[in-house]
Amino acid sequence: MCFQMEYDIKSVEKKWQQRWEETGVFHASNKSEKPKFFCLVEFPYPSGNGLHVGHPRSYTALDVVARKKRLEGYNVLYPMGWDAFGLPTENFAIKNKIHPGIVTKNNIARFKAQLQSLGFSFDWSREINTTDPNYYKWTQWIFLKLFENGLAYKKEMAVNWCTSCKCVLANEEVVNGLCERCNSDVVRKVKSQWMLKITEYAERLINDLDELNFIDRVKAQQKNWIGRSTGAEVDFKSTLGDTLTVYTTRPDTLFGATYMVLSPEHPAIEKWAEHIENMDEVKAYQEAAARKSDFERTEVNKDKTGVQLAGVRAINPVNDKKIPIFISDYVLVSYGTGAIMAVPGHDTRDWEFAKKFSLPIVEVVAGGDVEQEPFTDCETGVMVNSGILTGLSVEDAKKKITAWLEEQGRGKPSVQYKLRDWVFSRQRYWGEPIPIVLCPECGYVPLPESELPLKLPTIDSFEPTDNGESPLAKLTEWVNTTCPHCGKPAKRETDTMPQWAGSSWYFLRYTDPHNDTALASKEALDYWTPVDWYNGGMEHTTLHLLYSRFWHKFLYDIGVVPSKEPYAKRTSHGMILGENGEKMSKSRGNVVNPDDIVNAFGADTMRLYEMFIGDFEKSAPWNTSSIKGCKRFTERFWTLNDIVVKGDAYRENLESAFHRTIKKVTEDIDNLKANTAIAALMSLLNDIYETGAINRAELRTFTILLNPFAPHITEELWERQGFGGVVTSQPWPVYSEEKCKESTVEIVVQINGKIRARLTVDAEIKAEDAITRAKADEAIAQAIEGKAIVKEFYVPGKLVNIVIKP
RNA sequence: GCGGAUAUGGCGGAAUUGGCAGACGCGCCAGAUUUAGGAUCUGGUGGGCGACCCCCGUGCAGGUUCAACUCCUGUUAUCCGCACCA
Repeated sequence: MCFQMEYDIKSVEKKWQQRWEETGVFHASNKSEKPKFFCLVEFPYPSGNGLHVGHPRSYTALDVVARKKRLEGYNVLYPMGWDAFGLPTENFAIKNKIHPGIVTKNNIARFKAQLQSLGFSFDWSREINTTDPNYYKWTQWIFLKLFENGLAYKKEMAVNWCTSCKCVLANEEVVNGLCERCNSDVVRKVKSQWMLKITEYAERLINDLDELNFIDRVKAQQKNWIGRSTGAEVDFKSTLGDTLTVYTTRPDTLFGATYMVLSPEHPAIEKWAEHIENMDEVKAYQEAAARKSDFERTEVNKDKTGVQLAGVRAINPVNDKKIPIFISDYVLVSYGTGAIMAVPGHDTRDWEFAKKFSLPIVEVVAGGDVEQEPFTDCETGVMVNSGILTGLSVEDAKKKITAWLEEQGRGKPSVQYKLRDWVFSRQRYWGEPIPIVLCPECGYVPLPESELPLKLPTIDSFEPTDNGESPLAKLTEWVNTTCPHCGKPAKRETDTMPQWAGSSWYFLRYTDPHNDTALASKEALDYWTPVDWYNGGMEHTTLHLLYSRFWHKFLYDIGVVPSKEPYAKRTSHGMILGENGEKMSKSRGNVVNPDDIVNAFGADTMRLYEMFIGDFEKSAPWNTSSIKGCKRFTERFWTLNDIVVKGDAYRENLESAFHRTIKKVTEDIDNLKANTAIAALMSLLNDIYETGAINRAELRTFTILLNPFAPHITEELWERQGFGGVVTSQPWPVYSEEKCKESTVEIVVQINGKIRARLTVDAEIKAEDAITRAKADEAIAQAIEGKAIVKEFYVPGKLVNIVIKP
């Protein structure tokens, strides 16, 4: 009754939020007798739009976990920070002529206020910010270590160039040939770029997934992205006497190779220039291919094009046949050796190409009709027309021919990955400066560690340039420096790091955020890492999540971190969609602002609804009218104040329900099933109201169980009831398996699997007694009268099934 | 094409090992209270009938089983990731 008069949501929630901060209850200690638990959510990019209701889904879910783990006696680290370098801020700064540093500061203030209004138990004393020089000092330090270990290198290469951001993109940032961020065209541009050798870790990034508790779709997606394939490299001699190596996953089909295809960028073409009779035509094709954007190149994937290199042929090592060599853009320079042997009988692309250019198709695996369509099945086919391989299965043929090639010195087994090295330079202002100096004498020279952080200079105009240079290049004074090695005049690197740099190691900094002599102390890292539970969006699976695993493995290799992998467990939340079931976005006009929800319903209700909305891993449409259910639940909880009676043990009629609810809530939180945990609490509350009262023991338990979801109202009730202390420092309730059982249960009685009666029986009833009771039931007795009973089943506590002949 | 998922009332969603389909909530209906509206409370709510009996019902078609949302085979639709990766 009179809920509003007694419980003023705004002031109560504010009161507890302030008290938590003042008393530092959520500050984690780096030394503790308790077991540690490091609980992590992806730190946000503080955009100008503020949070929308999607952000708190992840934060609330792990806040519930963190709060429950504390009640269970763990020393919990649940930190938050800001991933603040990046383009949107820079673009906003350009447009509004405000320095990005100021924009960032304002955005962070807004985000922080929003997060605090939701009552998350973050340890704000460990707040980090990737744009803080004390932070990016260590981002730069890691880069220097990568450089020192040969994993950062500069290379002239064709890169993805976003025409609107005027900036290079990593492969991971290009979606359907368009810029992931602004959807503008991405074209190829040859530029000198800093690269990180993530490919060196490809094998370990795949293999070590096996030991991790990551949800399967994350593992699958990473494996897919790294794209390991096994096959063989085969050396073909050319008629000019040199060797061309191809990569194939089907060495078994070598006898069916009737031509060869090089990518248009293959270096052999230059080498053979004077021998190629149709060099003009070849050049024209190369130029046309180079002009195509990635998007065009994949879009036209139906129609195969190409040009034969006149005047040179390749020799098939197994049968010495001279076969034509083509160039075609269906062969990629960056995969394998940039050259393939074409087996039109058994590869779809080669078949299309052969049909178009009227090239011979030879069947070497029996099982299909290669004139009609390529036969690509590896399971059932038998080798034909294949010399020493004839009669073997595909699997055996692969082994035999690979061994033969090795013996002959004409090939070897080979493993290839789709993963490419990570393009690490960005021609923009708002990022970490790359701490490298280019000296005409000494080449690329790293800054000494003592000169870190290399601060981002203050600058008036941070607009991107059209010539592909970073805005920093205009700062002559800053650019011109001396070589740390020889002391002569030299120039600084003017590109900055990509947005993904700061987030590739941020979780480590939380363990010791104010350390100024190391990225974190060894003790802190030993104590806290790896992260016990990391939740984040699927969209980061092949970006941040992969990059940070790579950096972590590197840091492990050089002895900085104690664990091979950064995250022991990874889960992922589904998106919150707009009310219309579409993705929430400004342009669709369906964005819900959490501030409005907190204002109208309070943080506790907001949190409950975020968790109750549905299966955590699936996307779910927001529905403001459904929030009422959660609102009513908090009100009904508060109204328990009016019906409290004395009692220091669960009443008999509710004891079992309490034990079952404790079990359910405990297990569901661990399994990210907050929706059913809340449903169980609602159910128990309904049961309590049916009895017309709640005693103090019951109210204590209920309040603690609800606390992780609705921390403010539970603390307030606890205080008003004078239970002593705060809920946050209570022990989590315990249940006993024994007491979860009810003494009597309702079972159903089936005849041939159809329900015909219901009985209430003793929970411990024996099978034969249950069946006897069932048969004694009037309806059942009638149904089985005069029928032959074939079989009888009793499933304890569930049902009796009597099978009769009809 | 490859990889991953999903399909259950009007809606969001439950169903731990094959064992009562639809928990919990929204919405809706009826009643109470209220000057009215709103709010709150009580009861009802998968379909075939208003009630009984009974029948039907978890994308579709088969199968296994005493028993199938759950297992198997096939199939359709939707979503996500990758994609000329040899």
